[in-house]
Amino acid sequence: MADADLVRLGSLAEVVTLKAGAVLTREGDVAPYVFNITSGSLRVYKLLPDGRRQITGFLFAGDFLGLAIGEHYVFSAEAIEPTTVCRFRKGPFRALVESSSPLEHMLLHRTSHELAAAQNQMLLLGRKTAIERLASFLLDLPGHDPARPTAPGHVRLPMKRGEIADYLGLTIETVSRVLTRMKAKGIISMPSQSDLIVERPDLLRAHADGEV
Amino acid sequence: MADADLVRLGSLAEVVTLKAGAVLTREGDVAPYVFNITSGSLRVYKLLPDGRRQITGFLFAGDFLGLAIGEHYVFSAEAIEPTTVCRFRKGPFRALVESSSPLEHMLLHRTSHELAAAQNQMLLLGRKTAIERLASFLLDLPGHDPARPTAPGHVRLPMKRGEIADYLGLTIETVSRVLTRMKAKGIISMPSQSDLIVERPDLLRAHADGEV
DNA sequence: CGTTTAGTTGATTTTGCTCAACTGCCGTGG
DNA sequence: CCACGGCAGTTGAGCAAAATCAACTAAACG
Repeated sequence: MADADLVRLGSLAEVVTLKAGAVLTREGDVAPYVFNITSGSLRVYKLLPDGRRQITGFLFAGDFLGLAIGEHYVFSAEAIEPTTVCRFRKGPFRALVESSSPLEHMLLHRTSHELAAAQNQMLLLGRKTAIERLASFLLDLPGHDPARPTAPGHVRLPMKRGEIADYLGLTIETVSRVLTRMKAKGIISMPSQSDLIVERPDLLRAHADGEV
Repeated sequence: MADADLVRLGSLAEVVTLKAGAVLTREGDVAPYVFNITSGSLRVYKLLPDGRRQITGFLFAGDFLGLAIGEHYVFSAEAIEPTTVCRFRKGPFRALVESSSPLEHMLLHRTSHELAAAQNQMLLLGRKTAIERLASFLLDLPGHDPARPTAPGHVRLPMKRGEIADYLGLTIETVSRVLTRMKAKGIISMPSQSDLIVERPDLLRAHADGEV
């Protein structure tokens, strides 16, 4: 992306600061903004009327949100931890994108990647068992989290069990039981409830890939 | 998209004809081509080593395939019925896209839509019951199929039960049982195994939205 | 027609869910 | 400093939805 584009993007931006748990967008609301995350992390999810929740993704610094065309947001988004985002009015943002090929190119590139990730998640949700889902999750997580710890094999779990469950299409109890089973098998260890060490990456990988 | 772009696109294209069941791409193969479907329909899917299959989408005339960046295909694709596609070498195609803002804009627009659809499918796979999945499927299908019948309430099922099952994260037997249950409730009727009439769109919609 | 393949139906099993109790971890305040 | 309360997480028992296994029936096709 050219520097001139960044400057023009910057002139459109407003910075928004979010406390942990703050709601950024609600599914069905009119959608005047596009967001870019500056720091922290968000959960993006959809709800059914009875409260069942599917988290479609976790977003971290650098990620965009709300690019999809349409008058209304088709998802809700909340801050997981204290988070800052840049907010752009949709009209001027879109005008800028159309006038800037490199910017549009970057968005296409990112959106394609997100789509590929979404297809992996469909395989996970549609066809993998509980342990396979957890294994896939634990392997993918560090790759997305820019605040990942440096120690190899160390995975930070910034989200609660309920969020992991709603991301993987499971219940809290199943997530807990599967983690316990993985500990018993020596695949992982957990120094604390939000810090996890992969002891046997080979076994974790085998589970994630559904190898029997 | 400007006419000049279409002409330049056309000069890059090779037409490929596929018999029903023919394989267009195989997950993991090197990916030299981007495709655009001219007629017919494709199933796009991912496999686990033991044969479990998740169909991530059905594609129809006009749809693009293989846009995702990367050396290798990350999905397999097969023709459901006799199908023709336009094939573009990736290098020249990408060069053209970068030089044509309207073309890139269209691709971003389409990819964003596909991503939104993928997120709906995650909600379906992660949180909906079997009958809710079928209801959602029956409501969405006509919107995607350009060869849809004109009669309102009439849904063409060009794919087999096994494909519906692998798209919805269910088994063939469950799909069959749920359709039977829907018939018993008077929500649908089926003049033939591949033609379905929605008798109670209201009830179907209520089920699809997970209303209790 | 007879054969093959797709689809349906039934009996049984399994995986993960539900409901419920219990444990550990903090934070607050007496 | 410890007692209490609240929340997150774990564990257990029983249950239910969908999977599996197994006939059986209906279309499709030569």
